[in-house]
Amino acid sequence: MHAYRSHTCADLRSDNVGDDIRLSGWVHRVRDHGGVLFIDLRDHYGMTQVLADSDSPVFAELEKVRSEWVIRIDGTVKARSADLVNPNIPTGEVEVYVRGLEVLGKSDELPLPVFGDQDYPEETRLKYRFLDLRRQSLHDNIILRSDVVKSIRKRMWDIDFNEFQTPIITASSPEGARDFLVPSRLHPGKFYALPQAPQQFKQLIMVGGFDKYFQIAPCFRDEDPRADRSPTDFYQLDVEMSFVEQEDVFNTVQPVIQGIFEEFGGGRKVDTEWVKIPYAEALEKYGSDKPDLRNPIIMQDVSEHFAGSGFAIFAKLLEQEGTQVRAIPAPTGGSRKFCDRMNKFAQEQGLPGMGYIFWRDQGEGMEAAGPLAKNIGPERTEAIRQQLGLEVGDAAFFLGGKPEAFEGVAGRARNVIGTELNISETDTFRFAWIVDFPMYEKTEDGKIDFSHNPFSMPQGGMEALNGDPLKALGYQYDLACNGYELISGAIRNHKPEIMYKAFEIAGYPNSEVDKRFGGMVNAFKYGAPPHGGCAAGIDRIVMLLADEANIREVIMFPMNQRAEDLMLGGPSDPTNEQLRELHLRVVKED
RNA sequence: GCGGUUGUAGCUCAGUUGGUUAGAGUGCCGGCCUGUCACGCCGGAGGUCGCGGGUUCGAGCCCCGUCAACCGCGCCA
Repeated sequence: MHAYRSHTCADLRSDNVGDDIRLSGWVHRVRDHGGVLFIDLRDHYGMTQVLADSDSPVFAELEKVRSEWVIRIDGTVKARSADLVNPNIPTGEVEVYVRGLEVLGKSDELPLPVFGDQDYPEETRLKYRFLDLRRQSLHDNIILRSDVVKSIRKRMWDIDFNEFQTPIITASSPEGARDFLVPSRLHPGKFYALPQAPQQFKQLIMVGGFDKYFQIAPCFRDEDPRADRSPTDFYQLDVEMSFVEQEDVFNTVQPVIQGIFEEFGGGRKVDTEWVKIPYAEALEKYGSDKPDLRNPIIMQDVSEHFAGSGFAIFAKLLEQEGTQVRAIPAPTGGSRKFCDRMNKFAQEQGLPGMGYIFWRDQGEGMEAAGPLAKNIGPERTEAIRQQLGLEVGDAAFFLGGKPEAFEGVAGRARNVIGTELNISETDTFRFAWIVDFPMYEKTEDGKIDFSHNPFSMPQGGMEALNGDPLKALGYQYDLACNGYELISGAIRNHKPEIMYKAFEIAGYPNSEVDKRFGGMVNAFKYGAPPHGGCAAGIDRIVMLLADEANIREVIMFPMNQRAEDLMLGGPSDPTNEQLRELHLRVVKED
């Protein structure tokens, strides 16, 4: 007999009755009745009830085992009588009468019970991640992740993509997020960096003459975390293709992603028509470049109704260049209580507030209520109602100023309104390609900087860069799903002269481009194919499929909110020896 | 860096207007129990109320400061 098991804890059925078997696993739950003792024995595969009574040679020993001890038992499979079958577990028709016992691993008192599905503080869960991983929900999430990755690989291989590995220790690439630096022992004072993404490598793979590349790639960025953003590292399905246009990338990627959501979505509806929304339109209608399209609310420009109106704040505002008043319609939101709550939300988000109008009927026909309605008068109020298509019981909120100043809050307010009013779809995955991202944006100090990926090809090529750079769009796209950015990608700029020009506009002379991206730009001088691709966030995809709001629920060993590994204790102090070898000295802050 | 929420037993939580010895469930320890599957019953141990200061006759509760966790903003080519 095998040293540890003849079956797993999910194997035994009524066919096995009478068999002498061996099981190993964790003690999930003990029920001690004095004369008879039941244990639910658990392993990765499932659960089996084992029992002993005072006739068993190991009864006394078995009475001593506690939750989460690892034990091996020998015993005989017995059928349960009809009234004792447990229909909740697949092995519920049988149980194992224990004759032999070996304790393989004892457990101290648990800081985190494995049994049950109660919530526990994340600090405890992260410190004892190995216990948390034993629990059903996290265990299931991690298996889901494995299955998703397996399916992604299969789907990519099936359409003739090759999977290549790229370096993990590499050169710092100064654009973008903060790098994690790795000191070089052989080169005193110099540093490697962990790749924020295999961006330059995958482009060089195309220049290297390979045609279709993908990789499940770890990415390292030293940025502050969010609920949907893992600090330190995360994984992307990294994809790059040669001789393609934007539409080719979409047509390649959609079946893969859609297929994954259909395969693992658990019956939730999956969009098959992926709309394309220009970046500017996304911001105008949804206040976000990653709109949640399950939410039916579409914001509209209502400036004309406030220009020269009796509501002085907006009227005056609209006299300034580049300002606008935008409405967020809120169907069924027509109560003062709700409107006040949303107004408070806007204030908490740092705006002066959000004006509102709501329409009610107190027995004398439709009436517009709220401070704004009084100020602008019935005609303008009615015109707004008609433009927004609202009825009695509905409301609308208004934000004024420069769009870039209020759009963020407007987008978040749209989400909150959709959720609170329960008008957003559930059990659906809604996708949209956000296209036509601008190449550049104005920074706070008035300079022009890349608004997104500096490597994307400007629409219109060199000609576009000779005009107003702030009007130049890139072949740069994101995939938004249910309010999350799932994919980001671009058709790349493979022409050195356009590359130099693009960087020149952002204030980088040729010499600087050569210094920072010399490796890649140099490669483009030796016959670079037109190419493009994208990268999909694996963690976020699994998070959506697992219906989790927090990305740490789908990562095996995540960092906490301060990028600390509570289980193994990172980051930690280096030894003097390590520092000496690396030619480093730590400067203590006061 | 900034804002919000939270912090009471190993764990999950309650704790009223500031008032005697801070409670419950669960886990742990001991006892009883031969059909449970969230087993049941009896008993016991277990507390720096995050930390520091203040107000008060008296603080888990009020005030100030501070630390930590999470959520958000900034940040995220």
